[in-house]
Amino acid sequence: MAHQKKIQASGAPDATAGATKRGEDTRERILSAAIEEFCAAGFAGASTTRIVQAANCNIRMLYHFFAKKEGLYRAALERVYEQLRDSEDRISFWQRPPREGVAELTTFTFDYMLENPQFPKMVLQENLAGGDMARELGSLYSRSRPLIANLDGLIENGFADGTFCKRPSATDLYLTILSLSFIHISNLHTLTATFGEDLTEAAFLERRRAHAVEVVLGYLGAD
Amino acid sequence: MAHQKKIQASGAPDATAGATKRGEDTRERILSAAIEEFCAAGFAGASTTRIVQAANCNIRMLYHFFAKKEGLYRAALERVYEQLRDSEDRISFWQRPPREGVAELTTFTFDYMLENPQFPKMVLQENLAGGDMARELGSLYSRSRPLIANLDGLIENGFADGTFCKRPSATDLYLTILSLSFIHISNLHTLTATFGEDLTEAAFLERRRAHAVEVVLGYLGAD
Amino acid sequence: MAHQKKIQASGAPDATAGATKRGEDTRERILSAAIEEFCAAGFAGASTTRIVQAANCNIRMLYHFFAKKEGLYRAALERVYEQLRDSEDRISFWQRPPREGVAELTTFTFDYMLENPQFPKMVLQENLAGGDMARELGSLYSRSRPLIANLDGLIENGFADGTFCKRPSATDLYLTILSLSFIHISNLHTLTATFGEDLTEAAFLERRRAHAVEVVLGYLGAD
Amino acid sequence: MAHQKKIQASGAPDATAGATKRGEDTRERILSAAIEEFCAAGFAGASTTRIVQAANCNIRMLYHFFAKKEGLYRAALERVYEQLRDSEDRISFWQRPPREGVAELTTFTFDYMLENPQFPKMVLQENLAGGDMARELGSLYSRSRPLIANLDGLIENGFADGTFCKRPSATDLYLTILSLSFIHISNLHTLTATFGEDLTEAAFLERRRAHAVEVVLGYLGAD
DNA sequence: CATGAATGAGATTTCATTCAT
DNA sequence: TATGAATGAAATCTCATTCAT
Repeated sequence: MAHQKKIQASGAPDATAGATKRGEDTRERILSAAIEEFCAAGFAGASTTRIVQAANCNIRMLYHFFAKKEGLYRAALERVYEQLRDSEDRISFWQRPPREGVAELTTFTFDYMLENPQFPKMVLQENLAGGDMARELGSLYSRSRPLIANLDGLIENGFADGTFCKRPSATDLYLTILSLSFIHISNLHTLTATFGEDLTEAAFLERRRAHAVEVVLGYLGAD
Repeated sequence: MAHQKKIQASGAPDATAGATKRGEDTRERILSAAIEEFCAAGFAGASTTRIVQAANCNIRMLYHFFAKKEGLYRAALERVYEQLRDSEDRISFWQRPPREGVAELTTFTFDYMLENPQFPKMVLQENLAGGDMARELGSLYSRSRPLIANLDGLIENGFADGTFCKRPSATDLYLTILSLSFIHISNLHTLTATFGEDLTEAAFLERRRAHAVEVVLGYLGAD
Repeated sequence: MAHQKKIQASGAPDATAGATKRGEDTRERILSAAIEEFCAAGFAGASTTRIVQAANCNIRMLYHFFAKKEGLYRAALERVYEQLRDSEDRISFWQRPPREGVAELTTFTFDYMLENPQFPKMVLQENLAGGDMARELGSLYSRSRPLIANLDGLIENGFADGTFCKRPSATDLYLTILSLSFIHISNLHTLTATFGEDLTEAAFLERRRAHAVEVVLGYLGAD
Repeated sequence: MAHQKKIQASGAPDATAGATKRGEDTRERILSAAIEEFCAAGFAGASTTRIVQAANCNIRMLYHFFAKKEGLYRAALERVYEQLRDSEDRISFWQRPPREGVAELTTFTFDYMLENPQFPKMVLQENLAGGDMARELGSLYSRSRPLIANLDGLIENGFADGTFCKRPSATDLYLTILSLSFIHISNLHTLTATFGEDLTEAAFLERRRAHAVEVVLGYLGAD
């Protein structure tokens, strides 16, 4: 990316790089404030005014860099998906034995949703808004291919060597993993009110993480 | 529903009863338009103007019946939970053999979310908004007690007679059932874009319903 | 029109009439302020804020009565045409001898543009903006039919009795009359700068009015 | 035009000349985009942003060459008048016999307005805006003197040799010629809507051009 | 000659809500 | 039960213009 070059070149910052760097800074501040706001309020509910207040800059800069509220939203949605896929790239669950690999992917996903609440929030907001932007972002599909391919390989191996006695499609299995990682985040408050139990307590989450792994492996017939 | 009782009871409809009936009608039109709007836009994003336009009545009527936007929202949220619990009351999964009972609850929940999208939508909106209203509605807790108790009984029976080899808490199991019924609704559009697969197709949903049952029973060690 | 009835009924003003009357008042104030503003600045250049300041009311009233800036503009354009046609209806040039009739229509048109500058201004603004609204207003065509028909009759009579030796279409003749009544209004400032002569002076206008009549009658061969 | 001379003179193009040429090019692109924009939107309605987008250059260039929006507007207005007077200089109507001379000036003016719509548009916009800039441009007066003088001579000659039986001032006659050339341009859209006739059709324009000549000569008593 | 960053003011429009009748 | 009139605040977005490089 452009600004990474600048960072590398910042040993001898010239005039141009200085100007650009300042711009990238502001842009980045706006974008990260925007993610917060869109998570909390969705596209329609988000306030550009609040965003620039949080980013500590003039509202005109938002339009300078992103042209429209929609452009900013697109960048925000792209960013949270990018972060998830980048993180996934850093684990190599598919290189491990089938049981362990599936368990690792499950705990990773479970923990990611917990520690990066902007992902489930942005995703839910986008879906509730009708998913128009998701449909336009080709990167959603392309960047998920490696994960699906790797998971598919793992399932094949596990089935071939008799570890698994089921052989679901990778998307089906991933959907199940995702669902078990999502529900206590997406429905946190209503479930808390319904069960009378605090779903953010460490004890609950430990138990639930273990339960998720148990469910997935139990289904695959691997425990 | 409340206003139907009134209609039945109006053995001698006088002017007042007529007025009440018309009023109830308007109230009902506003409430159902409001559910639509809150599903689509959330509390903050919803527009009282749009609601009364859809309900084909004057804005003052909204304030006449519900006092504030918040009052209308509360009524809407209460209504969708009421409908779910009413429907659950109509199945008697807990009276069946353990395997069948769990399977029935799973398919019921799966189908309910599919056929009554206003439930997951309202619930997700409420959660994204912070769940303030859910915390205030005591009915969420009280009306879920029978379900939890009945499911608990079923798990006990299944474990006692050896059908199940796991013995999770009822809330844990219900959470898993709910998650498998929710994810393809809550994340419909982003998943469609991510997988390049249409999650509303009958073929996908059939397969997915079966998968959900398989996962739950597989986990319980009952297949 | 509705508000005329109210005026008649205002001998015994009831509650409903009072409310409506206040509304009509405000509406009328907004509309007449809007005509001023649209004349001076055109549709795009006009400021709704300035309009409501001149009308001495809240900006929300503008949207209450006219929904959009465009709706207000439409009403304003319709109004100025209505006023012209209403005024034309009050002269009966077509009942006079041909020479006098044409002369009367010419001086009437000449004076109308002078005394009602909002007409030429609104019309010019609309044309410069592309005429989108004019195309939508069917009343422009329908309300001009009587004038055209009457002028046509006059030309026929004049030609039949030998007063005129030309027999142009009514639209052609009216266009010429209009052009001679328009140019010193539409191009007032640039012509003043170009000729170094003040085109608003009474002496100039007297001479010019006479010139216009002379040109029209001269062309028809009637002098 | 100024910058074409420079191109021809660049016998030995050095770096500076190249830069100047590029600069003139940009300046010219901005000016011609500005004329378009001012024609369409007037001074107040015009957007400097849109102008530089159409001119395909940075907004700072506009300020580099023209200092303010007003400076650009002045240059645009000056340019369209310059083009008209330059064109008029190329016809020598005053050297012809009176009837023919007047006819030529009429058809020339009629056709010029038709083929160079930026002239009437800019002029009308300037007038609707109050004519402040026209008052400041001394060139309007000075550059119109030759035309007026030449037309005056023609009228004198025609009256002296008995071709004309009227002897209007040159400004009066020119005003009439201009009006007949202007009305179907300035009021194009509203007249089209009013008459239900397309004023841009070749047939209409042919007839109208002939009508204009007929009116002018008819008035002068020369037909 | 050229450009990216930055700004304060003002544009239209929508918001939830209340008053008077 | 029902409605037309009215409001202040805040929404997104565009305006002409300047600074620094």
